[in-house]
Amino acid sequence: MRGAPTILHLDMDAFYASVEQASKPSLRGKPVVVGGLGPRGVVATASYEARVFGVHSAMATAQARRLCPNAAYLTPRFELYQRISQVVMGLLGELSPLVEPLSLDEAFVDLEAGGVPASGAAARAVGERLRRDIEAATGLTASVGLAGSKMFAKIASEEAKPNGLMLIEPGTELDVLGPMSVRTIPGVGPATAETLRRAGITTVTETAEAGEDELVRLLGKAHGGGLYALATGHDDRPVVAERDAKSVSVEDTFAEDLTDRTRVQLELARLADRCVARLRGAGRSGRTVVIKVRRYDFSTLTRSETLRGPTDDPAVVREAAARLLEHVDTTAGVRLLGVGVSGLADYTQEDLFAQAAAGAAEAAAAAGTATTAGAAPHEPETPQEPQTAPEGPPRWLPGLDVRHDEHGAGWVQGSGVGRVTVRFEEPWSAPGRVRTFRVDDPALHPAEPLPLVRTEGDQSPVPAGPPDGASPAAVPSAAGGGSGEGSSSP
DNA sequence: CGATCAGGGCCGCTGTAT
DNA sequence: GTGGATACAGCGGCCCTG
Repeated sequence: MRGAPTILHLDMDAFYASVEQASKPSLRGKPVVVGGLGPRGVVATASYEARVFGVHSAMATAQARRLCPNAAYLTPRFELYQRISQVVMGLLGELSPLVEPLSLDEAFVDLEAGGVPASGAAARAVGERLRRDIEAATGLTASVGLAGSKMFAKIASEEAKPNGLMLIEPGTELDVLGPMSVRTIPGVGPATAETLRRAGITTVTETAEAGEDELVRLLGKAHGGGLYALATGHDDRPVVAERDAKSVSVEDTFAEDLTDRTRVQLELARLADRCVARLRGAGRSGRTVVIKVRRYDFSTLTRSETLRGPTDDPAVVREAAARLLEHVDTTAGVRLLGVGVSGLADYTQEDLFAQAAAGAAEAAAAAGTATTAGAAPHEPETPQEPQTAPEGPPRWLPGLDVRHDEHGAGWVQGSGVGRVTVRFEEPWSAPGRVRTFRVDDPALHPAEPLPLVRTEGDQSPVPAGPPDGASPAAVPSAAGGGSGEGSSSP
């Protein structure tokens, strides 16, 4: 706990939904829901206009549609969010070398390490300037919390939302926190809150009054002890930059449960390949292979196997995954499969362990115990990218960017029965017009997202297209359409 | 000297959280 | 009508070692 509020927590407001509204002028001021659109999708982010209807993240998209049928439902454009996140994180990096990203839209910054004077006034000035800089660079609003510890900085940004800044002066923390729900404390989720509630504890003050021994008894040593420290305002966790990943995993929920065992095996192998591709992309290798199976009734299990040494060989991971699956009953249907690798080594030490494995295989051949790494020598260096996305016809998912040879840049508003509806507008244009095409219209192409903020002489990198002169509203000034309100509903 | 036992470390798995 | 990715604590089991 510091004597000055020099820990900053940044949180972008309704990040994905705000990006979509910034990209799509016709959606500004309207309810927007970003998330999985399939029958089993969940909401990633709802705009504030949608939250009024009770829509919130982690809710099933189907339920959101019932609560708010008039919202725009959009598939996430992660690459764009990532790009914008990099810009924001870059601005944070100018404040201090100590930046700890928590997700694409959230981070801690240690201002003390950045040489900001240890005063509330200085910290507040930095926070306000940061918010202005972020808005200038991305067109998006963010909220900032400032305090003498991580927990209070995070609570402050939460309270400041949306588009605000809150500073908690050291010494006054418990005045703010005491009456609040124990759920306010980061790390206290539904399960912990329920345990505490059964013991008659609901507020932070009650948590502190319960005492450390009681909390440890209820929640276990680490969790109970940690919670007691936080509830009494003690938090000395440092801001830590750049933590190395300790595992890599991929998983897929299927639109319909898989029942065919062969299909389950095939999907598992695909996931293994995708997982290894990412592992290799990061220049890492790992020792423990994990599979995850969620069955029709949502019961979930994981099975893992630790190899004798790290691997990044797709064949090895595939085979380990297949072996693990053998012990799992899938006859009643599988809704999700996942493959992960943990126990990561810093570097790919394939050669070292290929040797070890070869030696072991030799020994095992005699003993007949064909274990794990014995599989390695089978496939000498698989050619990478066995089957990436089998290039089919473009999928016109709502929210995705398109270009039309004649009408220019736009985005998919919806599709069905052989038609796709496109709204032609750009981040800096007025709300645009809607047109409908056949899904196989040769003039219609998938496109890259446009940047939200137009920089000087920016010919945004449109992938394969000639610079199109037909862009309807090439307004040179950034002027966000102030009069673009009453765009007609779909 | 062999049997036994405690403790440490690794492994496998689940639950919780963000 | 419950996504995807990751981290971590806790616990039980197993095996080695002293």
